Amino acid sequence: MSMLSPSPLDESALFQLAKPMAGKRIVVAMSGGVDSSVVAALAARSGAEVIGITLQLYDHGAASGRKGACCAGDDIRDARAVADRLGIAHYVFDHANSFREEVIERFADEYLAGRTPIPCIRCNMGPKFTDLFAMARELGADCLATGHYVRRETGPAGAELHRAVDPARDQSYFLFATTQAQLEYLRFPLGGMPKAEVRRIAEAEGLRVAAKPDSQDICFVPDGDYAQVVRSVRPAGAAPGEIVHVVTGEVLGGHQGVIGFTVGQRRGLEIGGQPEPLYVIGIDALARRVMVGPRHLLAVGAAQLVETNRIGPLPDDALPDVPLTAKVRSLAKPVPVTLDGTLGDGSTATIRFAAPEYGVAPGQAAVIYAGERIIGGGWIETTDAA
RNA sequence: UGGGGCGUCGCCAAGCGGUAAGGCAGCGGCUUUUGAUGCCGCCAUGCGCAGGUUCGAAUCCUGCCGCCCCAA
Repeated sequence: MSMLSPSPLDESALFQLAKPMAGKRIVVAMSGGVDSSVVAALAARSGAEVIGITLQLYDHGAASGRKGACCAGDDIRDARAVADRLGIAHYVFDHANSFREEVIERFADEYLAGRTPIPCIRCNMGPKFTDLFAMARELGADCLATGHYVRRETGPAGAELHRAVDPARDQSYFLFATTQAQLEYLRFPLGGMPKAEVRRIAEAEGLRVAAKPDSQDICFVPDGDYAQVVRSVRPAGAAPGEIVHVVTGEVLGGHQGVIGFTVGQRRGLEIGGQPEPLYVIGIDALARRVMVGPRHLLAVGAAQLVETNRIGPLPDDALPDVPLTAKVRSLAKPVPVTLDGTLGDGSTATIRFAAPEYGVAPGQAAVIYAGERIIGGGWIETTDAA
């Protein structure tokens, strides 16, 4: 503990806990990366009792050599070292089995069904929040803190979720399924600071992970070859099929498994001799057929969402000055939409795009914002051509 | 063994005597807690093969090879 280091940060406010912090107990989800390590450091500095928890989510062997991944091998050691450095308790729980079932196998099954899954959100929904949440509760913690770049604000109707201050770091897309109850208990101390600041704190605290590369890609995919992972879990994914022009019906080529494609994809089709680029327009998993066509056929006017979740109240219809926007892909820009149906409680809903949206893939999440606030979202089930 | 046409980068395709467009595909990079999109860059010392004409040919001539079409 560095009692001399002057702190410009108010940890009480950072963790949104009433003073004094001395009697509080904070559980920090520690992945072994810089971000959650800094959260642990900030928590420790606050004077509260801090317990770090790391979930082992998959086998070491399967991910050996993987840098910047989450919660395997080196990452667990890093988390432990940080906890030791900070003088906080640290527990590691083996959740490889549930992770394999809830995240990895589900990931593979979605691909086999011709969809494009987002394992990170399923992981957040399951192991990360549900499991950790329960553990933190059992430990009598006042809150569960994570290193996500997203802001939790307290609104008139309870906790709200807002985009991170640093738009380049914003991770709200991956948290759309957070339930209201979870959000009340969660804390995201990093949502208000830029990454550089986080690294600076890590350095100041002497954390070994200060210069650790940012994680990226899917944590359980060793070398970026996600298709290999799918095949190893579900060999049927390697069933070959045809690539067909969606308009002419002409067979333009073949493929080695429907799992290698996502709607909107352009590269990797290996179809030459065309006057213009071809994109994946749709995937017929049963027929193992990949339908391709020119870009304009990708235009989508509406998308049907399932398993929707709502966080906080819907914006007041009487105040249309806060138009709804939706992100249909983690790297996509939020675009104006209107919402039909009920958002939340797992119901279905439809979003209509003000302008045609491209590359809307079933299986991806549609996350809905009212300005900076994320009001929820759902999983894209089907789409309507624009 | 008649007549006609064609052979230029993996695919499509310009060029028609002056020293190889472009598109598609592919590769590399940027961006990024889902391999989408997008953007940037690279990608034929050689034009079926062999000769010849010419200062100079993918472009003209000759022969050969290979395709395609027409033909009772």
